[in-house]
Amino acid sequence: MAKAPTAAVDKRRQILDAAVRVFARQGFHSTRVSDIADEAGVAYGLVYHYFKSKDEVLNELFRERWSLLITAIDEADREGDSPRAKLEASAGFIVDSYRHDPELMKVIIVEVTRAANSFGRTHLAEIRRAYDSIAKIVADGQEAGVFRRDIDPTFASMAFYGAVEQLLSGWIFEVIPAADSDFDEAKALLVTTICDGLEPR
Amino acid sequence: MAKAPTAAVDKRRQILDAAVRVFARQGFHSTRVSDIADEAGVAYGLVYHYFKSKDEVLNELFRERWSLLITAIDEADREGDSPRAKLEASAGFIVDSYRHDPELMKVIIVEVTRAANSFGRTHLAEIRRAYDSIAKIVADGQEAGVFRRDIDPTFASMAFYGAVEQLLSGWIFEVIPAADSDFDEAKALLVTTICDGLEPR
DNA sequence: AAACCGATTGACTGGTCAGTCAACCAGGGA
DNA sequence: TCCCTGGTTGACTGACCAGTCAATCGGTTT
Repeated sequence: MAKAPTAAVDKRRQILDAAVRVFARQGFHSTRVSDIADEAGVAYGLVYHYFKSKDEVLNELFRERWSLLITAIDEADREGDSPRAKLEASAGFIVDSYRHDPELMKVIIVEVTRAANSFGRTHLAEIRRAYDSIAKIVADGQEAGVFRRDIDPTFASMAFYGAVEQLLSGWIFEVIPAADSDFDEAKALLVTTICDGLEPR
Repeated sequence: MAKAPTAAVDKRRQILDAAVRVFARQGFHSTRVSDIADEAGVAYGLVYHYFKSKDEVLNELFRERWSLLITAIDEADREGDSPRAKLEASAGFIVDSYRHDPELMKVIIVEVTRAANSFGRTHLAEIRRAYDSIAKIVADGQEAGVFRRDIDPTFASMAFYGAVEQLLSGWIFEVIPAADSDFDEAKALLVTTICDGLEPR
């Protein structure tokens, strides 16, 4: 009784971690459940002991990570000094998530966030939560007179989030370099671009 | 001989147009080749008379549209007055493409541009062409002293394109309103945001 | 009218997998 | 010692579907 639950949790985790690797490598659609089991070093059937279906494995991965993201943005909102700092903290969290675990972020973005026909629709409400939190930061900034008022906050949040995600996509696709310095630079440039704009002041 | 080729072309077109509708409705992965044939009102086998595979149907749709996009951006670059106007024309073309044929743009974005594990990889080179053209507009703007020089053009182009695509995604997902006025507003706000920034001048 | 040929049809096949299930194993309690 | 329970195994099945192909159709040429 003292070790059984631990072992169970370990196997479940083992399966989730293996799934990240395989999904990242082959994509969700072309990974077989047997690929996950093999990668995790467990029997095929065990995947179904812990998860209702192959979909449910991805759902779980998404939920785990996305809830952290939502929390981080809300925290940035609560604790940031300026709207600009709040945006920087939010973008920073996402960039750092990628830096820390690129495979997981790749899976989440490619298979969920950007998959409008499948998992994207399933998790639409949770994804919107993130947009909404960013929109709130912008709206508060406008109220405080720090941001111009002629740009709709929802629109601004989409543009900002879109820019962030496109950067990650660039790293994922390997069309832009992804060294440590690039990540730090990206965080700064993202906020500079959105807050200050391309034209000189 | 006078009508046969025309009829052939018509059937081919009929199949492509039907595919757009079905892909947009159900997504590429959950549409059966028989769905396309049914929607087009032709026999199953005829799809394979005109296309090597189901993939090839989507490839063709993408190529047709994306080449127009590349052309439009390059033309905007050649004929635009200011870098800002060039960016506005580029974003405008994409937004108008969506306004004119939302189903086709949905398919292209969801199934190709954002599908890093499947068609996105296949068409990576063509997709990059678009990024590169935008990056060139930014770089020229910097050279002319109209854009600040401390933001990497490649980075700026990713942010800009990401913002555009995220907007389209918002319309596709129906998380933001998509009336005619919204499209026009979006074009203007996109450029304002990227060029002027969120902070007041 | 007969041969020809490309367009068109749709039944069929081969291969692929997600999910099921009956059996097995380990270790804790009676 | 012998159940009992819950984790663990992997062979198996039923459904699904992309792509094939032999047959048919309709118009053109000789």
